Amino acid sequence: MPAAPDSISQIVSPDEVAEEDIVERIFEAVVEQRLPPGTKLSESALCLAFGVGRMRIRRSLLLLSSREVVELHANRGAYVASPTAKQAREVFEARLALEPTIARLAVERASPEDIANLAAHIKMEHSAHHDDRRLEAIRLSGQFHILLAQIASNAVMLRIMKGLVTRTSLIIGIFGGSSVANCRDDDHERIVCAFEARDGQAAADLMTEHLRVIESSLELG
Amino acid sequence: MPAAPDSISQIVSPDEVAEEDIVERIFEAVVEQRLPPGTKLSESALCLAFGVGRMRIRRSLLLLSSREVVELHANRGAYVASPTAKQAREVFEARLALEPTIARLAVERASPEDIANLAAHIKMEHSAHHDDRRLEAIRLSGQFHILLAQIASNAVMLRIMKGLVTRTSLIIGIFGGSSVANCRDDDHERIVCAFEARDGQAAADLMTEHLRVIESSLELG
DNA sequence: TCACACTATTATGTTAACAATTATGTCAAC
DNA sequence: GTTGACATAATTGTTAACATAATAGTGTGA
Repeated sequence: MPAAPDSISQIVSPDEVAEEDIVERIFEAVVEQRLPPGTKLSESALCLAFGVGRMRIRRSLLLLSSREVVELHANRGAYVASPTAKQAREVFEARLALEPTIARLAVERASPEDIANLAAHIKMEHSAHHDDRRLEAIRLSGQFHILLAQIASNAVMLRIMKGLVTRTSLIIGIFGGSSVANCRDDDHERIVCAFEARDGQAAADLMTEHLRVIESSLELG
Repeated sequence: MPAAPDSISQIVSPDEVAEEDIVERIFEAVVEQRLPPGTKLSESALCLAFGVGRMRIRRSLLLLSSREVVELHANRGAYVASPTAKQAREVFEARLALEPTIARLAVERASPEDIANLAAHIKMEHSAHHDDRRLEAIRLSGQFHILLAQIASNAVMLRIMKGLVTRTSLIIGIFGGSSVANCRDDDHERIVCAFEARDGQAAADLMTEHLRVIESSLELG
C-alpha cells in the first residue's frame, strides 16, 4: 500500500466514500428537481454515470429507498418517489413538529460565525432569485433548512431533516402547481433576523408560519 | 404459478417480505435487549438463523445501518450500534421535539377503539411489570410509544419513531446503569388518561415530562 | 385498422465462485 | 512468561455468469 503510514488511519476507503457519495448526489439532483418524481433510475445508466459496478449502485438504490426518496418495484426497477397528497401532508406535519424546535435550538447554539454564514446564505438566495437561476434558488432554499439543522448540532435531527427536505422537493414538484411559491426567501431573512436578535421563540414561530405558508400554497386537495 | 389470477396482484412477493421481516425482527430483538450494543452480527450466523441467502442478509444489514441500529465496519462485519452519550442526548432531543406533537395528534385522531387498545396495552404493561417479565416489560414499554405514533396516523413520523425507540433501547442498555428506571408504566397510564379526557395538550405535556424523566435517569455524564 | 398472441430483447434478481482483508493460533526468541 | 512474527483459518467484499421476469416489437387474424 503506497500511502504514508500515519495517513492510513485517516483515509476513508474510496469505496465507502462512493457509497454515501452516490446517495448524496442523487439527493441533490432530486432537490434541484433535475430528477423529477417518477424518473426511472436504471442500474446500467447509473453504473455508467458514476463509473462504478452494479453492486454499488444496487446498494445505493436500497439506501435511497430506505430514505423513501426512491421507490423500488420488484423486477421493475427503481423510480424517483412520487409522494401522494397524504404523504405530503405527513411530511409537512413532521416538519412542523421538528423544525420550530430545530430553529429554537439553532438560535441558542449559533456561533457568531454561524450567523454570518446564515446571512451570507440569504444573500446567495437573493441573488439566485434576482438572476432567475431557478434551480440554484430551489437548492439554496432547501439548503437553508439543512443549515439550521447543522447549527442546531444534532446529527439525528439533521439526518431526518435531509430526508424531509429532499422529499419536500418532490412534493413541490408534484403539487406546486405552476405558481410554485417555493420558499420565499423573505421568510428566511426574517428567521435570520431572529437569530441576530437571539430570539429563539421568534425563530420557532417564524418557522412554523413559514412551513404553513408553503404547505398552503400547495394543491393537496 | 398456482395462485388464483385475481389474488396475484395482491400477493407481496415472499422475497420482499423476508427483507423487511428480517429488519423488523432484529429491531425487536434490539428493543427487547436480546441483542446488546456491540453484539457482532455475522453474516453466516444470520443466514442460518433466518434461512436465507447471504445477499438478503447483507441487504438487511445495510438497511439496519441506514437506520443507525447497526454499525457496518469495512471488512470487519456488522455490530449492533453502541450510541455515545452525545448521540443519546441527540436522540432524546429529537424525541422531545416529536413526541409531544405526536401525542397531541394522537389524542385528536384516536377512535374509541384506539383508546380501548391503549387501555389494554397499559394492562399488559402492568402485568408484565408485576410478574417480573422484564424483557416483555421493556418491549411493551417501547411499543406504547409506537402505538401512539400509529394512532397519530402519520406514516412518516411512525417510521422515524421506530428508529428512535429502537435506539433508545440501546441507550438504556448502555447508560441505564443498574437501576434501569425504564419507562415507568405509571407515566403511560397518565397519558392514556389524557386520551380518555380528550385533552391533547395534557398528553403532550405528560409526554414531555415522561421523556425528561427517562433521560435524567440515565448516566450521560 | 385494431386487437391479440407470441417472440425477442432488455433489465432485474440470484447464485456461486473468487479475491482480499482480518482474526486466530502456533512457534520461536527474548 | 510474554512478546513478536508467521502461517492458517474464517469472514467479508467483489465480480461475473446465470435465471427470471417485464417490456417492446412483430406478425397474424379478425
